[in-house]
Amino acid sequence: MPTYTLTTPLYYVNDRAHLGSTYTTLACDAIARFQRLQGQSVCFITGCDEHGLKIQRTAEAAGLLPQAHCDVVSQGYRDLWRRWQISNDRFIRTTDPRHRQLVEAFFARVEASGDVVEGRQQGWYCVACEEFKDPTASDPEPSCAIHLRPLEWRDEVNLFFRLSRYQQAIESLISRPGFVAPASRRREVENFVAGGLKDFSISRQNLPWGIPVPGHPGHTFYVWFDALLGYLSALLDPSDPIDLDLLASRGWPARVHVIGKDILRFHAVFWPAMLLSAGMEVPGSVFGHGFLTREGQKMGKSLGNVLDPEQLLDRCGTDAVRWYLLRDIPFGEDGDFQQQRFTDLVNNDLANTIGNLLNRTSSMARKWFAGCVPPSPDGLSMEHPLAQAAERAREVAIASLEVFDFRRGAEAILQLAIEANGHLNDRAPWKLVKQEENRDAVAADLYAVLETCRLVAVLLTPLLPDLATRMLAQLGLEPIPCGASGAAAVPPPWSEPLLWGGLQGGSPLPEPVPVMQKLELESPL
RNA sequence: GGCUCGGUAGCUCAGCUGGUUAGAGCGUGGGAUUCAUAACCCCAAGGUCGGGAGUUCAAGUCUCCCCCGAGCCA
Repeated sequence: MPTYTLTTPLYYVNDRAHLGSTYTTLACDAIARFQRLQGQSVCFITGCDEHGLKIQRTAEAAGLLPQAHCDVVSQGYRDLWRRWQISNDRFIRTTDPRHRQLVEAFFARVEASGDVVEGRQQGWYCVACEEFKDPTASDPEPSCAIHLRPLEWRDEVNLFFRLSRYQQAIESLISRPGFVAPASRRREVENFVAGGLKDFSISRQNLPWGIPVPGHPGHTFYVWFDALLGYLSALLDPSDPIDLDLLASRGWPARVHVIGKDILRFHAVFWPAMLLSAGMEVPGSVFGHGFLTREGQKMGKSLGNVLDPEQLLDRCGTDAVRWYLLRDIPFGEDGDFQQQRFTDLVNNDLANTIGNLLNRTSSMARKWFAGCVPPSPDGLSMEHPLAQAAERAREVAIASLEVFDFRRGAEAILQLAIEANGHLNDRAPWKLVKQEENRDAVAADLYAVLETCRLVAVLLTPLLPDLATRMLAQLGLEPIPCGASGAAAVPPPWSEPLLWGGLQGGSPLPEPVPVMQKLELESPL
């Protein structure tokens, strides 16, 4: 069975993680967990991109050696992802010595294909972008439009990758349905490619903090060339030799690179061409998601309105943020983080609709059935309206998660909980229970709702692993494993736990404790 | 300045190839209920679809121009 490989971008260690990288990573985590539950062997890759002049200068400014700086920042990412319960299987750093060997091997192939040529490049250079710019000639002091910083004049001979040779190949690649996703992003790439692909430089001179280009003294690899290759380095087992041919059996090609829409071009155009040049397979698709604003405004240091993921986690917890981002923002579109809406949705959906459903049902069952799950009715019926509702929710949730439509998936699961609440109100077991002859009916009702709660928890597992675990514990059940699988073990698929009737009648129910606290944010985030 | 994408109820969004009184959730107001985390359930009020012009028997849904937001490029 082919491995389902997916990646986040390798985050640049110039700064700490921000909400955007957290968003990407959370989404990937949901995909990875979902695919594991579907029985796939998954390799979920994230990591850090650590080379380049900008890093070197940032480190110098902090009085650190570049490597020391990278160690600190990349460890910060690792720690943060662990706290967010990110289930990445690999964490690659581009300063890993093995990565350097892989870059060398890859470059050798590209060079052997005749795709590396020398070219002179002179012009104004933005260190922050690590790119040559084309400022208006009249400007006496050219500056970068993005970073608003002065440009530096460079005149150097660099190595170029002959991207122009891949015009045809890239055109046919991006015309492949689904390669650029969502579809609304495709035209942008098409136009860029249609404009004619130009060779791009893959090396810099006088850049100590980078990987030296073999056979070309004085040259180091351009950060993007080196960073993209991290996706390959990450796939090799630590005990593997550095052998590009091995990658096909280690999970290459990736099924999807999940990225922010700003770096679509690198992933959908440059990267596939590099791979083709090296005689390797191209990724299955490149998904460019949208950007987050905050209360309608762009987040940025200048506005002082950045949301720090660390703080968000401390104050609100992983479930709340995961739910809000995945449930409310259509993945692929831009989204706006609004505190009021965030708390409204979390409190309503998670605490009131889902949490309270479990709480009220468990408490009735315990009260009237000796602290246990009521006996399941004899002919455990798939005709039961909640069994049917669960079936629908399962189908929609799975179909949605398969195509990264977290929003639709989350809504389907929520809908199931709403139907269970409605069922309780219709049946009113608290009235029925007053007549002894209704005992079986009450048992059947409560069993069905508890079973629905179980299924809500199971379906929630890829999105909110933590809440799902607490819910299952409340039902006296073990969590459904879907974390990083390590070397070999693929967890059992969730098809079994998703069957109606999994809850054992007569099994003890722990004392109910609210599984989801309401958010009560005194002050703005 | 060029290229993409978006601008639908207070808020987040659905509205396929143009066709009955434009939908959902949240928020708001009212009702019902007591098993439960003042929770759950039911009902209601709210939009003429960014602005303008046009095509059409008919436009939120097509064309053009303008305005606003996000990203890329310059």
